[in-house]
Amino acid sequence: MKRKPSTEATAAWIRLMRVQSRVLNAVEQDLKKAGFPPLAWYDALLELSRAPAGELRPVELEKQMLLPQYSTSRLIDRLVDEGLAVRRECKIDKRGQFVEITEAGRELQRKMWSAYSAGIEKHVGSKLSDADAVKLCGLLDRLGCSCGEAASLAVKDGAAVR
Amino acid sequence: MKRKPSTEATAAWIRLMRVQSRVLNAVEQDLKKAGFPPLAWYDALLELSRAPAGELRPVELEKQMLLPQYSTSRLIDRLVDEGLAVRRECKIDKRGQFVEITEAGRELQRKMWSAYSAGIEKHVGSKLSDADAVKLCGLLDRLGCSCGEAASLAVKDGAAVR
DNA sequence: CATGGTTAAATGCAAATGCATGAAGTAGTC
DNA sequence: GACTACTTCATGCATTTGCATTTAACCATG
Repeated sequence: MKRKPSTEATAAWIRLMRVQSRVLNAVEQDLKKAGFPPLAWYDALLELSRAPAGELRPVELEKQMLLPQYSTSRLIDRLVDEGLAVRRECKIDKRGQFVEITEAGRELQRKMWSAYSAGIEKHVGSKLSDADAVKLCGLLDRLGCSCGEAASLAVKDGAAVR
Repeated sequence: MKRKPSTEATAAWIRLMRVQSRVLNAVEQDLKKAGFPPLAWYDALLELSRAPAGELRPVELEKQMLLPQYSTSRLIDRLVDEGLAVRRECKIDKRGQFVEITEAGRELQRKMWSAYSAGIEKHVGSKLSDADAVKLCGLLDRLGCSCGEAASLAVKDGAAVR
């Protein structure tokens, strides 16, 4: 129950950590240099914009984004502060609320996507053939822990990430 | 120069971000539950323990670990506070210093490795054949940005990560 | 050996994170 | 309906990060 990992597995782990960190950094830096907010904002805006009425319960957002609860709560604060989303009362469950994306939010999401997608292309797309990208996905998916929903993320016109 | 990424590339990016985050979290949690400090400490201790006389210049550590300068500086503070390393004067360059691992540091590194390796096995090794791990490495290495030194990380008896 | 440019490392301050807890509501059970 | 257990969300507080700046030392050049 406590066997050691093979050196191959260890090497894969190392690569996974280092490469992700590097690529993420690169993309985030590009985005920041272009004057945009952090990626997490984009992810949240995308999730909201995709949701049925442009609104979601914080709990749902939290699950989609794999963020801790308090983190989601504060992210929403910031979006609201910037006028990118609004909090709405939730009639059916008075504990809760809905977070609805605003027009400004949708616009920022679109603008960010053009910078973001350029980053993905630059730091991922251009280094991998489509076939290899597919292989990479396949291998990574096998590491997807107990979390059936990961594969459900259709890539429509943007990534939902982190 | 600003072409859009293929959906394959985008999907790979998403997987890379999500899977890494999940796996890292899982391993870090296991480690924390076992009462150990964060992974970054392990990485630093490992680098130090491998270095010629068990000592490195902060700059070098910084490069190995892909951390910002101030972050390394503070990490060293913490290691020193806990008696896991000591700062030594650097005769040849009075600006600088050496950081030397202590016996306590080496011991912690070894102890952490047994928990850490169990985590790698549990969250990576057990989900991938050795052959697939090798394939994964190969694909990830192609994303390794302008940074020739990444591949130089021999996997001796532990991962150096992040 | 003065002097302007560069590198090593630390640090003050603001913002972000993690953790634990609290307040308010829902839901099942008796 | 009263009680207990659980869910949703916010928040105070300590720690950690990120950023910009500072201090000190090196180094090349004239």
